[in-house]
Amino acid sequence: MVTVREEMRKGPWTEQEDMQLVCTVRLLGDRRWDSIAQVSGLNRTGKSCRLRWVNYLHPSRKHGRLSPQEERLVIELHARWGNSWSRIARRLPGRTDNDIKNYWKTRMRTKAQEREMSVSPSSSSFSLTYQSSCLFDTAPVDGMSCDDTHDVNVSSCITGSALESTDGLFPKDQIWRETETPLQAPALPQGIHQADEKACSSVPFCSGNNCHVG
DNA sequence: AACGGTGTCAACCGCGGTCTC
DNA sequence: AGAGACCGCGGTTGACACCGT
Repeated sequence: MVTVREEMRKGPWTEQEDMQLVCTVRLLGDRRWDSIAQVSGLNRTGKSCRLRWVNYLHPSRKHGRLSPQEERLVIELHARWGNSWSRIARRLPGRTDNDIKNYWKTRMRTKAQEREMSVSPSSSSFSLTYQSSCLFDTAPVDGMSCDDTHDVNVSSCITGSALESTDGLFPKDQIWRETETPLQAPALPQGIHQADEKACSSVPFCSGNNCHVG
């Protein structure tokens, strides 16, 4: 007798799901996503859980638009590496490849539109983005010193030598570790972590805020 | 106030690489 | 060494909010 495999849930995550996931990640760490998906009781794939965690729930995740410093860094790094979004994202603590992709897509669309309109280079936004892009094509990013950094977390404080460094020097996980606050005190949106006490009680073998592995 | 266009962000998909047994 | 499981990446899509007309 063939049992029909239950359909995995897709689409937007609910706050309850978020809390369950946060609790389970606390419990098991952010590896073995298939296990996390199973243990959490969420009817989601491990892949979906991982994506939700990385792109939204991670304590170090920065929400909101890229700062001007971050934008400049993205432009510079894209000139060097092209569409290696994750690679670029590693240089921007708290940002994900998804952020970079989204930003770049928007930027390219804007540029394309402006070009279509045959706007002269003196046009403000075109001038800003296009010129900076060209500039960074040749100029090192060293000019982005810490001096002009308002956002202390922004990677503009990364030195030119760091940028020149070999890829893999800052694996994504390391970036997270460097910037993340402890899981116990994350800065998650909508008070997810504040409420996770409740959520933990809904996760198998979690009791209140005390999660224990076997 | 209604509508259409645009921007932003979250999420999924497919694929290739890596890990584990 | 090989196979299957798992992970991570890049591309794409869709929903929603915002803004201008």
